[in-house]
Amino acid sequence: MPSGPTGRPATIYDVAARAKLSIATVSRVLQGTGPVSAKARARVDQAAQELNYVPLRAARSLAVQRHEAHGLVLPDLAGPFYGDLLMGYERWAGEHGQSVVITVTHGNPDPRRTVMDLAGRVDGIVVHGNALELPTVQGLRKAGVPAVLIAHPPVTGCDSVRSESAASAEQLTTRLLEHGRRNLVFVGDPASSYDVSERYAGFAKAYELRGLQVPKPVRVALTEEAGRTVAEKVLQATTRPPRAARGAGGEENEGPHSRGFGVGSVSGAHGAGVRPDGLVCANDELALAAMAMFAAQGVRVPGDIVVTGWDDVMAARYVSPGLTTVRQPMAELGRVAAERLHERVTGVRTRARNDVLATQLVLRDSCGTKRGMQK
Amino acid sequence: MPSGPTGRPATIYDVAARAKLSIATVSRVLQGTGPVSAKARARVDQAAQELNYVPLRAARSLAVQRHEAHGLVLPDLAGPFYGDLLMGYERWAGEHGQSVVITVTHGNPDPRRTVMDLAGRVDGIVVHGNALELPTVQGLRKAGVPAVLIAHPPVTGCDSVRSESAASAEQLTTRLLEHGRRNLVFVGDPASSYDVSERYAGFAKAYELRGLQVPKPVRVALTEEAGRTVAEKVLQATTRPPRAARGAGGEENEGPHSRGFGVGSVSGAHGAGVRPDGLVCANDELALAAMAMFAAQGVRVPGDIVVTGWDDVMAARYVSPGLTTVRQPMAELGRVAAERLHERVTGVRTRARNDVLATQLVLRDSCGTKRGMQK
DNA sequence: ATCGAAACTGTAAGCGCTTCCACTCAGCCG
DNA sequence: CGGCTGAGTGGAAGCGCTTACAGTTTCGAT
Repeated sequence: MPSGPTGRPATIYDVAARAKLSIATVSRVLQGTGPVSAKARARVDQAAQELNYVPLRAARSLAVQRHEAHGLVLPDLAGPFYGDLLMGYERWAGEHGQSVVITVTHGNPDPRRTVMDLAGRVDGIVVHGNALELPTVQGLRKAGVPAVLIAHPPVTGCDSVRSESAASAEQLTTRLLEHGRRNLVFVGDPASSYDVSERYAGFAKAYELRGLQVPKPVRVALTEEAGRTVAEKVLQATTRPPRAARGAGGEENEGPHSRGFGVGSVSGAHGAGVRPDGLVCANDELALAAMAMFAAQGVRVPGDIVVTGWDDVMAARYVSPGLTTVRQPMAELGRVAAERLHERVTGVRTRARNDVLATQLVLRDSCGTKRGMQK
Repeated sequence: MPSGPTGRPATIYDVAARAKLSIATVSRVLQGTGPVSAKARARVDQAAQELNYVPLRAARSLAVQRHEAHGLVLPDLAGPFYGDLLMGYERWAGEHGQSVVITVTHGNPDPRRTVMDLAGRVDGIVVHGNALELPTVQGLRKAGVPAVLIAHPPVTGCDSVRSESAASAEQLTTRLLEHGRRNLVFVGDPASSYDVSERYAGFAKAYELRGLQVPKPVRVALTEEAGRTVAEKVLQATTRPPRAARGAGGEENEGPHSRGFGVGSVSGAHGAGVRPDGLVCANDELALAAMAMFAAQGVRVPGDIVVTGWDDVMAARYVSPGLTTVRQPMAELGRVAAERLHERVTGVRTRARNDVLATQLVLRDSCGTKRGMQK
């Protein structure tokens, strides 16, 4: 049930006619630009009201040569992180009069096309590192579209925002090593994202600094399924469980998993047969799934093996033992990205900028070092 | 580093000039409309490529009188639900060439303004029931903007999509009653959203059908904090804990909570002093927080008290005991909403439609009825 | 009373794209 | 071989808005 006199949505002409003024004045009233008499203002407001007038943004965009909108390209929306990121982004954008158009690439058959299309309707684009291939990002730049990257190594001409990973991972790993753990295993494929590679780098550095041989990472996807698989392999990596009876919970059929992640050996740096005494997981899903498997098999955490995650999802504080993890400032990441992009769009800054936001180590019981000496 | 010859982004004129063709032909090639010779096609493609041409959507929208975009208005993005919903939505939209512009109302000082602005840049809007006041939604309709509602009672002229709540809640409650629980408490304010009111309605119906007096709901927000507060009140509602020592875990200071949710009595339908033997929580946050509090105080779940939630968040399957809950098809909700809106926008359907999607009861240990007879 | 400035308002030219319509040619039938 | 297709192309008119510029008032000051 549209409004205008013709049955179609009202335009600025309809409003002008009804207010007996020119469209220029109507525009001035509605945008608050230029001088207008109180009387004109009142007439326009009333006419607009009566006609349920909603300005067509496309026409304005065309005229002012700006969309007043940001594009946001994410790989996915599962899990709480992206939600929080989007939340932080949207909030900043809303406060600054920018709309946000979102696109998810996971499962998209032709992300490049989608993103280029997106580029035609926004003033700039924020891309999460896991969402797009580098060439596509460069394509954006060539098309003159400002771009900022989240969780991606700096690219010339683009700003970037990420959260600190390496130092936190090193700190966490060092802590475990100093509490006597020696056969730690890093779970998660460093090649899966920049963040994960940084986490592994920090993990490795902790080993190197103490003159220990750096264990190879267990290259699996960052999923619960992989977490279970890895936990199973860990259980098999040793002659027998240390205490609780293995068969207690039944064989716990593998089901459709175990498609082989190329996990091979998960026995740390010391060869097969030595059971890992800690899992440094690349995210909480892996860690939680592994812990659940351990619990089902009677392996105690942190007694027999310690486990850490990354992200601090809600479940991390409700499981028992609580999961030690690292919290990223996701909302802040979104906020900063929005701000950087806007700076680029408005041109108040032209030099590239690469922000690194601090993360926070969240100690809970799963790492076995919560209490006691810290170093 | 924009492209066009002038330093500004290339336009269709630049492409036409370079291809030595008219803009009409360029448009036909790029949109795949109308007859074009292979030669022309090739020339245009190459010119566009060389110029990094990205069509300006605003101009197209203005010309074709359509945005090819949907607006999505959500109250929030915290928690996994909205992420899944958005995911399902975006996916459908992407597959059908629609962009999605998202807006979050929580914390927005003037949602009405924001939404009307949004209305100017999309073909239709999907609104989550908790996100907007009814008058605002009706304002959309008056402005001629197709609208579909999620988790909201039907409004004339709008489509709606929601997930079934009452029957599941009744089924769940009946189950608890048939396993001998009598002092169940519904936790969560039915006034906070349509969904919650439906859940309480189902809860009440289960009582009514058995001729029992229906307990009043405990009207609290659907937050972890409220869950803790309610659990504390429950613990105080009886003379002493049934088994485990009450003081074992210390008094567990109330901290900054307990601002008084108007909780009053939480002792079920049977007056003060009778300890509730079950908490039917309106969402998982409440349930998880309550369970954590119970665990800290040595009250056993499900032995001393059963607890159920709603939503099946990830934590629900990792806590111990597992949380019995109800799963909503969030992604499907998003998908269906997108489809309904599109039908409205394209006009293939004009009759209002109200979809109700099935939910799924997820039985875990927290309700104490997982095994054993079902009826 | 007269003039100039200030305050307001209207006219009209775009913004970049789609699409109707008219036009030009080949090809081909009669 | 004239005329009739119809494929291919170009010209030009918008789509609804903003905004430079010009025009019209309205005043206060002279």
